[in-house]
Amino acid sequence: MATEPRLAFDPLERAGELWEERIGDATAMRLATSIMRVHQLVISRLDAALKPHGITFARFEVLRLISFSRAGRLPLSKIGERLMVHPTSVTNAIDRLEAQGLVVREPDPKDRRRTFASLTAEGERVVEDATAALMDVQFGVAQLDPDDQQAAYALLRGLRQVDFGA
Amino acid sequence: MATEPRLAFDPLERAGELWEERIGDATAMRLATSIMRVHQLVISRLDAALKPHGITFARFEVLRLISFSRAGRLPLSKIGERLMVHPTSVTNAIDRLEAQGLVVREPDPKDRRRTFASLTAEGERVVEDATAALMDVQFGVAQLDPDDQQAAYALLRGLRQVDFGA
DNA sequence: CTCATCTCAGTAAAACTGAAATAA
DNA sequence: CTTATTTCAGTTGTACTGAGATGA
Repeated sequence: MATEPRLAFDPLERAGELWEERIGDATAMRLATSIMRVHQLVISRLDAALKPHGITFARFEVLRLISFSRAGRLPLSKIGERLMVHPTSVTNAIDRLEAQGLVVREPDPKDRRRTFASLTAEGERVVEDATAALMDVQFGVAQLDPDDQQAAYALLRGLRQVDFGA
Repeated sequence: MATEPRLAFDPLERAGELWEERIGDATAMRLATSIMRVHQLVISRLDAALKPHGITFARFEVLRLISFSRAGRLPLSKIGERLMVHPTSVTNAIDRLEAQGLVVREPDPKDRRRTFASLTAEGERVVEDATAALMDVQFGVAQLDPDDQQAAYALLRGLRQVDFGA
C-alpha cells in the first residue's frame, strides 16, 4: 500500500511550498495532487474492506447498481452509462463477476443486440455483505465528520460539471 | 475517456437518492464515489495536457521533484518517500524516464547501495514545458474558483491524516 | 548479523484503442 | 443505409508481491 513511512511532515504541503518558492501560486496544483493522494488512500481502504468478499470497489458498484434496478437486471449499456465507464470495461467487469458466479447474462428477447445482467442468489448475498463492510469503514472517509463530508462533496461537485447539464 | 454521454441528470446524485431510499444515510458513500469520479476526470485532463510532451502526470511528478532538489538529483528511495509510491514503482518510472532520455541514473559513491536520478538537458526542457501546459489547464480544477480550490484542499487534507503525524 | 537500497520477475485490475459481429 | 450494442484482441500505465543482489 506504500502508506507506512509516515514522515514528520506532510509531503504535499512541502511540495506546495517549493512550488510557491520556485514557480508561483500553488493553489490549483495543491488541490490536484491532493485529489490524487486522497483517491489512492480511499480506494485502498475500500478495496481492503471488500477483499474478504472477493470483489473490488469497481465491481461492487456494478453489483449495487443492478440490485437497485426495478426489474432486477440492467442492459450492459445502461451500466456503463450510469457508472460512466467505457463499454469494454463493462464487458470485462461482467465477465469477471459472471466467472465468480455473482451475475448472469441473459439476452433481451425484445432487442437482440442487448444483454441483461442480473444478480445470482450468491451475488445478492455478496452485495449485502459488502455494503455492510463498506458502511463499517464509513466508505473510507471516516476522518471527516458528516458536515465536512457533505461540504467536500458539494465542492467537488463543481469539478464534475461535465457529468450533468451544467 | 468515457465522458461523452452527458446525461440529463447527475448519475452520482441519482445513486445517492437510491441509496437513501433503499439503505440509509448516503453522506459518506456520496463523498467516496465523488472522489473516484473527480480523480478520473482530473487525471484524464492532466494526462491529456501532458500527452504532447510525452509524459504522464505520475512521471511529471518525478521530474518536478528532481528539478526542485538542491543538488539537482535525488536517490530513488527519497523519490518514493516524497511521492508516497512503492519502491518498485519508482524503479519502473525511472526506467521509463531514462529510456525516454529525460533522466539519468548515477551511482552514489558514498553509499553504493544508492542510485541518484538527475535530469538531462532534455528532461529540464520537458519539465518546464509540461509545467506551463499544466498551468494552462489550471491543473484540471479550473471549474472551481481559487477560494473553493483552497477550501476543497483543506477539507480533503483531513482524509490524509496518515500522511503526517496527526 | 541486521537492515537499507534497488532491481527483477511475475501478477493483477482497470482503462484504453481499433475492429468486428449482430441486429435494430 | 446508418446507428446501437456488445465483444474481441491487444496495449498501456500503474501497483502490487516475493525474492534476490548488493552493501552499509
